[in-house]
Amino acid sequence: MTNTSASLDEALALRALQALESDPNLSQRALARELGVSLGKTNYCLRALMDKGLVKLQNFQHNPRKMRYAYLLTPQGIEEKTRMTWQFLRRKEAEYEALQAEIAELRRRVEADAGVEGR
Amino acid sequence: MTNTSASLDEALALRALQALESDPNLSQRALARELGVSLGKTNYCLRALMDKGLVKLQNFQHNPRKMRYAYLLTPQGIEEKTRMTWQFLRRKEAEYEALQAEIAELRRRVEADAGVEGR
DNA sequence: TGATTTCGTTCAAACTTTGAACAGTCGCTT
DNA sequence: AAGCGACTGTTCAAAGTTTGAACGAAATCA
Repeated sequence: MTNTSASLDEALALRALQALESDPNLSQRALARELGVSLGKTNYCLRALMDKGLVKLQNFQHNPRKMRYAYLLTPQGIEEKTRMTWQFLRRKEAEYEALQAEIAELRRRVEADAGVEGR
Repeated sequence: MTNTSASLDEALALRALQALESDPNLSQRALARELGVSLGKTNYCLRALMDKGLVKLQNFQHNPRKMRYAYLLTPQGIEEKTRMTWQFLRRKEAEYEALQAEIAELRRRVEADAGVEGR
């Protein structure tokens, strides 16, 4: 609801960057599981991150006993991750205040109902 | 993501009940605007509430200078609204705590990045 | 050497949401 | 009365989104 149509889900992208930074050897399936979305969506998100140059595919040709790919954050990727983290911090703080207000409002309603209905 | 497929959006339903309780004369369009969703979805939600007996259509046949319908909460509707409000209060309090943790985590990340990157 | 597992990719199908279009009704004005 | 404009609820094709089964390639196992 917050996003502009067929574009990348920013919150998802940030979580992907965080997950990949802490473990670049995650497969798309493992990443999908961690993010709680489908394989197809994860693939789409990852592709977008690579297109933007935030993640690079490391393909060590014939490295023994290693997984096929590693999804490494580029320097830009790290920078962007930081920027997004700040942005989310700001947003979350706003949500935090909104939630406080919402909780207060819910309490008010509960009490009002109790008064009217004699609970 | 939290819902079981083609069913009713509970959060939306609660907000609809709240809005209609405070003004039963809202048209579906006005309600849609207030809820921030499309007319079609509002119609669907409203129909579900009526099917469940939480909202009743008051159709005063030829009442002069009045809008065609009023969407009145039934006693069950009011009861259900209270139940849902409690439920949401509980959920929101949990979210509140989760947000606190998330904000702390974001702060931690920001500081960690600053340390690594010399910001 | 198969057989098995895991990989990324694809894309038809399912699901969700939208809002233009339609038919009906009311209050006006002509 | 008849026409008009503004409003009503309903419908549903189209657009948007998400899913995960299916596929071929590659690594690993037996």
